[in-house]
Amino acid sequence: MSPAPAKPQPRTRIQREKQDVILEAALDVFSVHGFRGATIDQIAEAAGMSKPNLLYYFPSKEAIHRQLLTGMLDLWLDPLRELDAGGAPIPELRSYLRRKLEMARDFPRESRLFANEMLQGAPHAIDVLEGELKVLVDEKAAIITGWMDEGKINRTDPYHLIFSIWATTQHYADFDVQVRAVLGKDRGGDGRFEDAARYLENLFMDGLRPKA
Amino acid sequence: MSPAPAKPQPRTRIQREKQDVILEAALDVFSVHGFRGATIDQIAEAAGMSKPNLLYYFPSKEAIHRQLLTGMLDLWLDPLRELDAGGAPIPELRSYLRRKLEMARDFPRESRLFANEMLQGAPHAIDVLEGELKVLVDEKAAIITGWMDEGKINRTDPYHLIFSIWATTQHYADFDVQVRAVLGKDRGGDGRFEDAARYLENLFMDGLRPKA
DNA sequence: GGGATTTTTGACCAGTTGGAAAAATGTTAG
DNA sequence: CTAACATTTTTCCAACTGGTCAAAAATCCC
Repeated sequence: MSPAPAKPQPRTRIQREKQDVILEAALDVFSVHGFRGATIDQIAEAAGMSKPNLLYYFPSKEAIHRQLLTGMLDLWLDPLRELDAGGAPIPELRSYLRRKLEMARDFPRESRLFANEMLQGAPHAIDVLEGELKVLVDEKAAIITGWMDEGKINRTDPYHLIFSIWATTQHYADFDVQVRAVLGKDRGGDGRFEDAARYLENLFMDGLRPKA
Repeated sequence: MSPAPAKPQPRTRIQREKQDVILEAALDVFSVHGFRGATIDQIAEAAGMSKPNLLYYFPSKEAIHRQLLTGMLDLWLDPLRELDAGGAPIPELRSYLRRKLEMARDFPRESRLFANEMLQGAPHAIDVLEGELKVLVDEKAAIITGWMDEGKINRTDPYHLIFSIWATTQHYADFDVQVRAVLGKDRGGDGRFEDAARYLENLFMDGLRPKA
């Protein structure tokens, strides 16, 4: 009599595996072309299966995209969640910056998926932005403001501080082509992330103006 | 006998006008949905004309996109071109930052069009990136390095400095939804660009760490 | 092995897409 | 007015789109 749950979790091992393959392929395609620009055929081919076969595992293109987006928003906010009010301000912020840059390095497709969603006005994620995300940022901004009150870091706008950390780090994933093109063959290699880390740390710590 | 030029410039007044209307509409659509995600029908409707009528003024969807992209890359690089080796370093950089932020405020669609192109791996702009853009950045990076040699600004990586200015300013155009959502109704209004300007100036000048 | 179940395939469909052709409608100069 | 020209609309098309369905094939379980 148990009314087998509508369609929550995959039951067989093979289902879980195939769904992973599909999500992986979909991430490749969505992150480059965005939702509208991606086609099920493209995803199916990238996943090595036929379109109807893919649609056996996911009910629709939107369902794939939704799962990809929500599953990834969590991962995306982890570094910010770890920002600890109890830690020392400068090391905490330095560490946040570093972790965020590592995410751009290790999960560039996720970053681009998110960027695509933002460019389109966040039609599928606006609720999370105005809900969970805003709450989290409000909370962390308060922590940062506390640090400023204690004189541990220079007084400035904590929201825009967070924005600038997002912007500078994600830039290395979202605008990777441009970064590589400008740095050229010699400097555009794997070392660019270490250079970026060093530079960004300098910037956020001391800025450009020499101390008087 | 003059072999009327293939199809370079619009000749009649009305052609130029309609082409402008089309480009304007296309910018709306392409900047949100990217090249693949945009349709001629969408653009035609936004331009207030039928699809075949639109195709009377442009030979193809790609032609519209190409013209939009190249026409805009020029505008986009203007602020960097103005960076003057003869000026005082700190005011020059401050001014570059400000101009770049104004562009994000006044031309958000252009910024998103560019961002979309980058996310897709710059299929239509890679030549410009590796050519003109790289040359320009190399030149300006050399100027900045010179300023560092003179001790006028802190020594750091000039390329990543330019990247971080691009990233932080364009963020306010490309991720506008997110910025508004996080700032909320009260702070997400028109004032956000002035707040951003103030914050970014602080950041780039002095960073976060209090002077010893 | 054999029946039940899960997975895969091939054929198909209605709607959309980029674009072509051609006819119909202005517009304008003489 | 009218012929030349510019513009717009109507009609059409082949390819692609997201998605369905029934049948075939593979797998699983006893």
